[in-house]
Amino acid sequence: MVDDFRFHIIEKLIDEVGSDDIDDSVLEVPPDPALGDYAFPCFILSKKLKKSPQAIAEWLAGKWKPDAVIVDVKNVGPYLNFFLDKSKLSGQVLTKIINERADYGKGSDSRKMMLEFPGPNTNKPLHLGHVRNMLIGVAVGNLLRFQGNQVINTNINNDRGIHICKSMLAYKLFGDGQEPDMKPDHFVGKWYVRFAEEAKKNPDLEVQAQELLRKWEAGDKETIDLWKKMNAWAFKGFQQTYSRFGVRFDKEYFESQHYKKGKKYILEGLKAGVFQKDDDGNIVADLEPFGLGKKVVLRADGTSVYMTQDISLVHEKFNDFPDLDLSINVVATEQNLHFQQLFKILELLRYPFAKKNYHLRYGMVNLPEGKMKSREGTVVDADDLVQEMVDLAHAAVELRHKDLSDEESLARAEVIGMAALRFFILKTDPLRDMTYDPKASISFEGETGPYVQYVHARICGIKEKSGRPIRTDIDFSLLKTPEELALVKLLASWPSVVADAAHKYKPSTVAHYLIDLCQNFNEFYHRRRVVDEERPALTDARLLLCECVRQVVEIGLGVLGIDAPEEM
RNA sequence: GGAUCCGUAGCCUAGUCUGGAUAGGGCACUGGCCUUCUAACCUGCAACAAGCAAGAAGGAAGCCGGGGAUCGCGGGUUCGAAUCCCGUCGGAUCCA
Repeated sequence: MVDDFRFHIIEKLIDEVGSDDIDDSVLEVPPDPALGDYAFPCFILSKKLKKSPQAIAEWLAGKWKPDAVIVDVKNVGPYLNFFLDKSKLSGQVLTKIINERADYGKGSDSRKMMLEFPGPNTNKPLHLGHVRNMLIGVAVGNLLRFQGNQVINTNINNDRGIHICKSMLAYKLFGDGQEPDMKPDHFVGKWYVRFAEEAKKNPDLEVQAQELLRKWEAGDKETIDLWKKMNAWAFKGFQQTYSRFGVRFDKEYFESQHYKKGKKYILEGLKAGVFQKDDDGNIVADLEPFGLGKKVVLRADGTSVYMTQDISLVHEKFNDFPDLDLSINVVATEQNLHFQQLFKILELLRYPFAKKNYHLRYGMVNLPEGKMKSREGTVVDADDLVQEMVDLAHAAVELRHKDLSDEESLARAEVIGMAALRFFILKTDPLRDMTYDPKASISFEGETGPYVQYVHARICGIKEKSGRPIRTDIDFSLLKTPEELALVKLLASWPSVVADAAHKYKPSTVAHYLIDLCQNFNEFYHRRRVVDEERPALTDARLLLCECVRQVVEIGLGVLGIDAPEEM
C-alpha cells in the first residue's frame, strides 16, 4: 500500500523476532478492512519458536505498543493485524496525488525499448486480429513509457510476396485501371477476394501470380509500378485506421527493402558452423538439442524464408538504434515457435543483441461461430467494427441528449464507442484466447469503458456543481467512512498496480483496477453526499477525494489509450 | 507423435509468477432503490405534519440484496494449495 507504513511495521517486527524470517513481502492485506489494514501471518515463525501461530500472534500483540502511525494491533487467530492512523494515511496519499497530478504512479525506469506492431500485409485491410494487436501495442507502449522508459514504435510492413501479387493480378486482369471508389485499402482487398473467386474457376491464375512474383523480383518496371500504386492505396487506407486507433510509428520497416539482406547472415552462420546444409541443399539450423526442431533458414535455391528476413530485420533494428535495451514484437501466439527459434538462432550466432528480444504474444480472437477465415468471408473488418461501435454509442448519446449539436454528439460517440471497444479487448489477459461476441462488446453497462468514463464525467459534474475550488488544506480525519477509506487505499495502490502491469506487459491489470476503483467510487457516491452546504469542511475533504479518484481514472484510462470525457 | 498456452457458477473473467483468513468482479436471472399515472372507498402503520402500504406503465452509461463454484480430474509437497510438483482428461495453437 504505502511503503512508509509498511517499513514502519517491518522494522518493528524485526526488532521483536530478528531479521531471519522477515522481509518486505511478509505483510498481507486482510480480506476485510474491519480486520485491519495490514496483517502478519505468524505461521512462518511457528517452527522456529516452537509455538502455535495463534500463541505467537497473541504474544506479539501483547508486546506491541501503539504509536503515532500504527494506532492498534490485534491478534485474530494466527494473524497479527495492524490498524493505521487513517487520517495520516489519507493525508499522505491524497496530498501525493494532488501534488504529482498526471505523474502519480510514474516509474523511474530508463530503458530504451522498441515495440513492433501490427505488421500488416498490404493486400487486404486490417481485421479484428490487428485490432487486438494495435490496442495491446498502444497500451503496452503507454505502460512502458509511464514507467519512465523511452519507447520507439515500429511497424513491419509485409509488402511483398505471393499474396500481394494475387491482388495485383486480379486488378490487372479485371480492374480496368479504375481508381478506388472506397477506402483504398478496402479497394485493394476487394481484388484479393476477387482473385480467390476467379482462381477457383481458373487454376491457371495461381501460375500467373507466381509469374508476376518472378517479374516483381526481376524488377520489371510495369509490375513494380503497379505494386507501388496498389501499396500506396493500402498504406493510405491503413493510415486512416491507425490514426483512428491513435497509432503512430517512429520508424517503419518494409519487407521489400530487407528481404534479400538476410542471406549474408545465413552464409556467415554456415561458415561458423552454426548452420548446416541438408540433403536437399537447404541451409538449416539444428535446434533439436533445445527441443525446437530443425529449421530451414535459407532455401536451396538461395531464396529467403521468413526466418531469413527476420534475422535481417533484427539486424536493421539494432543498427538503427544501437543503444536499444529491448526489442518487443507484438505478434499473435501462433508464432510462438517461430520466435523461440529466431531468438535461439540469434543466440547461437552470438549476436550481442540476442537476448534483447521479446515476443509479446497474445491469444487469438475468435468469433462465436469459430475461427475467422478470410476465405469464408467471416473476417471482421477493423474499420467496420469501429464504425459499428461508434454508431451504437451515437445512438446512446442521442437518446440521452436531445439538444446536442450533431458535431458534439458525433464527437462524444467517437470517444465513447472507441472506449467501449478498447476496454472490451484490453480487459482480457492478452495471453488468453478470446471470443469476440458483438452483443457483449456493445454493452455500455458492467465492466466497460463507458462505465469508467462515466465515473470521470460524474466527478467532473460534482466539481462543477459544487462551485468550489479543490482545497488541499483539508481535515483528513473527516474521511472516515468505510467507503472513503476503501477509495484511499485503492488510490494508494495505483503505483504498484501500474508497475506490475508494465512489468508483465498486461494492460488488463489496469483495466481491472479501474473497474474496481469505479465500483468503489459509485458505492461511495450513492451512500455519501459529497456537496453539503451545511458542512463545508466535509465537502472540501470529499471534493479532494473525488478529485484524486478522477485524476487516477484519467491516468489509467490514458494508459489504455482511452479518453476521459468531462461530459458524456 | 512433439512443443507452447488454456481449463475458476449457465456464460465471460480476476487471482496462479511471489501458497495463507468467507475464491473477487461482470453478463444473464431475480427482489428492491427512482419517476409518473390509476385508486384515494375500506383497512392497517404513522399521526404535529409530510407520508407509507395496492395496481399499472416507464426510466437508469448509477446503487443495494438474492440464488448460482467438486477452482477439469487424481495424487504429492506443506501447519495451510485455485496457486508449487507429478500424472491424467479436455480445448486452442504451432511443428512433424
